[in-house]
This record gives sequence, C-alpha cells and structure tokens, in this order.
Amino acid sequence: MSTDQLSRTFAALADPTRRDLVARLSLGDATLGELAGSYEMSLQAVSKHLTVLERAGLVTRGQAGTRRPVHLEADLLDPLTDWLEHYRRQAEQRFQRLDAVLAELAADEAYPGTARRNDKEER
Amino acid sequence: MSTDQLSRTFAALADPTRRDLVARLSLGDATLGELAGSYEMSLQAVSKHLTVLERAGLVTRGQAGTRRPVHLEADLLDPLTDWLEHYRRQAEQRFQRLDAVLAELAADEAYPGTARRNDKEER
DNA sequence: GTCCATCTCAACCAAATGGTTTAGGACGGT
DNA sequence: ACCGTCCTAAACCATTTGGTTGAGATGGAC
Repeated sequence: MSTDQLSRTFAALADPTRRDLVARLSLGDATLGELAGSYEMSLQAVSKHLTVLERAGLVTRGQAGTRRPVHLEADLLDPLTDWLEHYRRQAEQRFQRLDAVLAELAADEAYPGTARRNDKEER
Repeated sequence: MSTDQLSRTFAALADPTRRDLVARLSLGDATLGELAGSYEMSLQAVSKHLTVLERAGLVTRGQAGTRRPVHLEADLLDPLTDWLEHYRRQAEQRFQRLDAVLAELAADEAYPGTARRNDKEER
C-alpha cells in the first residue's frame, strides 16, 4: 500500500465492498450495524473495511452514545480525479501532437521511399 | 483484487511505482529497459508492475524485434473518473439538500431552545 | 555461426490483505 | 443493577503482493 496518501486512497477503492460502502454513504451517514446487514461477511469484516476507508481519509466515524455514525468525506475523492484527469489529458495532447505530425508527413508526399521506422520518442 | 475490472484498475494505480510508470508513458511509449533504468528495483520487478497495469488494461505491449514498446491506453482511466465523479456529486447533492433543510430550520426560529448539537460540517 | 541485448519465466521469500472466531468494553433502557 | 445492543480488539489463517535471484528464449549485429 506504500503509505502515501494517493496510494492509500486508490487502494481503498480497489475493493467492491469498499466501493459499495462509499456508494451507500454518498446517500447519507449510516451506522456500522446498518451497513453490515447488506453483506455476506461478518460485521467485524465490514468494520475492517471501514477502517481502511478511514485511514485513507475517505470516511470519519462519529460518536453518538454507543452508535458510531459513519460519514463520507467526499472531497477526498478530488485528488484522485485530478490525478486521473492530468494523465489522461497528457496522453490525449501527446496523441494530438502525434496526429499533427502524421498529418504533416502525409502532406510531404513528395519523397516516397524514406524508411521511417520507429520514431517512438518525442517527449 | 477481486477480479472485476474497476477493482483491477484502482488496484493498479494504488502503487507509486505504477503511477510513475503511467506518468512516464503518458509522455510517449517506452521499452522496458528504458523504463526500468529509473527505478531502484530490478528490471524484472518493473516488468511485473507493467504486467499489473496490463491486466488492468491500462497498458499494452507491442512487438518490435526483441524490443517490447509499452503503450498507455489512457482511455481506460475514464471509468475511474466517472465512478469518482458520480459519488462525489451524489454526496454533494445530498449535502445541498441537507443545507436546504438546515436553512429551513433556521428560518423557523419560532421556538428557540432546540438543541442543535453537532452541525460539524459546513464546507 | 557466435555474441550481446532485451525481455520472460519460475522459484522463492517477507509482508500485507481480507476474511474468520472469540472475547470484551461501553451505553441505553427497563 | 442488570441485560441487550453496538461496536472494538486480538489472535489466527489463507491468499495476494511486491520484491529478489537465476535461468532461459528470442532476435539483431557482426
């Protein structure tokens, strides 16, 4: 899991049960008991999953008597979205540049037989 | 890792080395040897990381003689973004509804002594 | 052909993950 | 004061993960 925040958050969402918990909590806070009812596994297992989400900062647990309402901190999803968008964009732009290069090559149909092989890098 | 696509993809990004590989590949294709130079770990370890990215569909390996250029399939990041955005939005909307309710309560200042307890959230 | 570079495969290992069971602590209601 | 509910803690287990090393394949260059 590698201890850094982004890794913890991605790892937290790399499990269907945990994603389902996030989905449920996006509709409103809930207690462990309420949540655990929906899954096959033991209540303790669900609690462990919540702990994982908590360590990623995605979730906080309140205190109301013996109940512990669980609350989703949805803002914490933003860094992930940002990361994903950044590199998707980067690849997209690079692709468009490559596209432009190819278009230019097509335009230079003047000299045909030039072995163009692997122009892999342009960075 | 749980075998489903979304889990595999989230899990693939839950590692700083793998995220770095994606970052590098977003700038252009590269071979295993080129990539592996940048990391402390063995070339085989980097290859394993690439395999993880490959099984998540984020990366494909070509074939050019004995070289295997690695290519980022940046589109595969979209489902993650979609998932994240969906639940962030959901929570956001719910929060706004709650906000409206609270505003309405505040408007009903008729009876003053109502214990308001912990309205910890305000963003 | 021989040699070198690039990459894959397999065995092995320590540590983390995802679950279980059992036990116990803290509150609220009666 | 007692009981039941809600939750946490801890020990244990199987499997996965992230790394290592060593030993081939495979293909290009000479």
